[in-house]
Amino acid sequence: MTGAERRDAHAVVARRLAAVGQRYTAGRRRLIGALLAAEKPLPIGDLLTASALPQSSAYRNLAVLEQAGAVRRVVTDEDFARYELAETLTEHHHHLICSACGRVEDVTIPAALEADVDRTVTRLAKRSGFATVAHRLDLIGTCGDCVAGRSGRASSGATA
Amino acid sequence: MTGAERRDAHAVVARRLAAVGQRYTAGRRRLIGALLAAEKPLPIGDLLTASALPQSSAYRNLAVLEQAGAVRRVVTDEDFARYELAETLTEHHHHLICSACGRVEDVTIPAALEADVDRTVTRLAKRSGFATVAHRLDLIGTCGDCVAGRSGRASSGATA
DNA sequence: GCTGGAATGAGAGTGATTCTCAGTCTTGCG
DNA sequence: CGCAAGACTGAGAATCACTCTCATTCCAGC
Repeated sequence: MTGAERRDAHAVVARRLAAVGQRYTAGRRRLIGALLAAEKPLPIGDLLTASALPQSSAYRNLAVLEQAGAVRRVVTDEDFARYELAETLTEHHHHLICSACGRVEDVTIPAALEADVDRTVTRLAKRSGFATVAHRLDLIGTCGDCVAGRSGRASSGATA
Repeated sequence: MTGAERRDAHAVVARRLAAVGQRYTAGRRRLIGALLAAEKPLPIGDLLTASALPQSSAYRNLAVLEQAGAVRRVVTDEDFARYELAETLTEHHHHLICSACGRVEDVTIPAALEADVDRTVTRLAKRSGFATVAHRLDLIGTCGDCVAGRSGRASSGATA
C-alpha cells in the first residue's frame, strides 16, 4: 500500500469517525496504521503489540472503529477474532484460511465470477425474504507450511 | 427429512464413530437427532435443551462427533457456535445469516455457479501454495422480521 | 460375573471479550 | 485565557462460552 493510499485511508477514517461523533485519536490511528500495513486480518494479539494500547482500550477502540465502518471484525475457527480494514477502505476480497495453523491471507477472485456470485446471492436472499445481502466467501485449506509439517500456530502469518 | 434418511444418517454416524473407536451412545444419538430435525445450524443452547445432556457432555460429544466427521461446527458473528450435520450427511449448502438477529438458514446455490466457484477457488488456492480447499460461502443480510422491526435475537429462527 | 477402557456429569478452570469507574484530555464557548 | 461538557483512557473486575479434571458408571468381550 502506497503512502498516498495510506494518507487517504486515514482521512476517510477520520471522516467516518466524525460522522458518528467520535475523534480520531492517536491510539485509533495506530490501530488503523497497523491494519494498513498488514494487508490481512490481524489477531488482537498483534494489534495490541502494534498499537501499544492497553487491552481494554484496544477492544473499545476497535468496537468504535467497527461501528464507524472503518474496520471489520473477522471470525475464524480460532478462539479469538481478527480485524481488518473495512472493504470500503480497501477492496472487496476473500480469505484463504489455513485450518491447521490458522493463518489467514487475502485473495481476490475474478470480477466475472464475483459478479455471478453476487447476482445469485441477491436472488436467493430475496427469495428467502432477506433484504440487502453481502457475501462472505472463505477458502479453507492447508497452507504449504502445514502440509510440509512445519506448522506452529503462529499468531500472524510468518511467510507474509 | 424422511424417516428413511434419518435412519440412514444414524447408520452412517455409527459407522464413522466406530471408525475412530467411539460408540454411538444415547446422548450422541439425541444430538444427531436434533440436528437432523433442525435442518439448519443449531446453537449450543438449543442442543442442550433438545438433547437433555449436561453442558460438559454435550460439548464433549459434539467434539467427538466433529472429529468423526458427523457434525460441523459453524461460527458466525455471535458469541457462541452453532452445529450442523456434516455435509457428507446432508448436501453441500451455504448459509443465509441475519446480521441483526443472528438467525441462520440453509440455502443451496445453482450447481453451475457452485462448480465455477469451486474451480476458481481451487486455482487460487494452488497459486498461494495451499493444498486442498473447501469453500464457505455465507450470505449476510437482514431477515424480513428484522427489517420489519420485530427483531429479538431469538436463539433459533422462529419463523422457520 | 469380571475387567478395562469408553463415557458420563458435576464442577473448577481458562481465556477472550466486555463492563465499570475514576481520572485525563479536547473542544467549543464565553 | 479559563472553564464546563463530554469524549477518551486504562486498570481491574466481571462475564460467558468453552474446556478440563476426576471420580463414578456403563458396556463389550472374555
